[in-house]
Amino acid sequence: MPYRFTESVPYLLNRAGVAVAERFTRRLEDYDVSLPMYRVLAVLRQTGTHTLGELSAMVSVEMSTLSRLIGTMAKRNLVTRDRPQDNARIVLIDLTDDGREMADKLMPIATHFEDTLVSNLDAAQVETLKALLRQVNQQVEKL
Amino acid sequence: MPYRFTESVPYLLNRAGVAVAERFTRRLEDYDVSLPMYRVLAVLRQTGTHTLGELSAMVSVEMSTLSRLIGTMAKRNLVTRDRPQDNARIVLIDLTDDGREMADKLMPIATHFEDTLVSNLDAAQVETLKALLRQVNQQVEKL
DNA sequence: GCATATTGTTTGCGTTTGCAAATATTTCAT
DNA sequence: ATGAAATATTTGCAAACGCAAACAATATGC
Repeated sequence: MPYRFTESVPYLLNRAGVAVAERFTRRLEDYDVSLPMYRVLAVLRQTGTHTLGELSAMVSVEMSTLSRLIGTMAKRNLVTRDRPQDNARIVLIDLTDDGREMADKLMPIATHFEDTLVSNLDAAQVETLKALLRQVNQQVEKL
Repeated sequence: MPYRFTESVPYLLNRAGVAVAERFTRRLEDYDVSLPMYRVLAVLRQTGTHTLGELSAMVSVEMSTLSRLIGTMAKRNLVTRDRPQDNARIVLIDLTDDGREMADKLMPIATHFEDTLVSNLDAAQVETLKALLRQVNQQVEKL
């Protein structure tokens, strides 16, 4: 079988990713939250305090970009950045109460997206999809 | 089961997509070709002439961004833009010989990525993954 | 304990991006 | 045939981005 770009895994991933991101971004407009901001809120809500580096890896946002993003999120009182005195080179980022409130408010949108995206699949298929995506992710290391 | 952001379909899609894109971008550096440029080359190589709008939809790049990108690609003699006299509001974009040559040169990278990404899956799993990604893509309309 | 390497974050800077408005052409209704 | 609506592309502009360099703190080897 010949290689067809539009059926390649990178193409399909990008296509789906961009399409979902566009729609999600539009839905977030009412809340004055960008998609990367939402991702930060969602990760912190799920797993608590993280350093900038950890957060960067988890949300797939370049560290320099994230540094600035966290800056504006801190100004908006969505997150705090703390330099612990026992290790003053790291920055610990955490949700403020406002941040948590915002994250909670956005959850219904997220669950609606999740539900809709897989609404034509059965539970087993959904698990298969996610397992395969995780495997693709692992393979990335080998590139 | 509670909603876990880091296991959601949008998160997994984005994570995989960004990771693959980063690596691909690095691999393209030697050729002075950006990832969006590569995508344009690959689509044109696979399916021939397209209008800007069609191309925009196929490569998931915003039209205004693509307009400028095609501009620089034309300057670099990778593509041509033609306004047909029978319909002067569209722009038909096509590969030049240089563009095709470049596209051909990049194909081995693309196939290497494809092969590596799915190298731990069997043929049936690969088809399942792609079918599921296409289904997710379809569901996006319903968001 | 001191210089050096390593780790973690921020900043400078040019490029890319996306939205909205402007522009151009074609289509449609009357 | 003419004006209004629809379609297709480009441009202005401000925000976001990524790389590389700068900066800061901790860890390591001697």
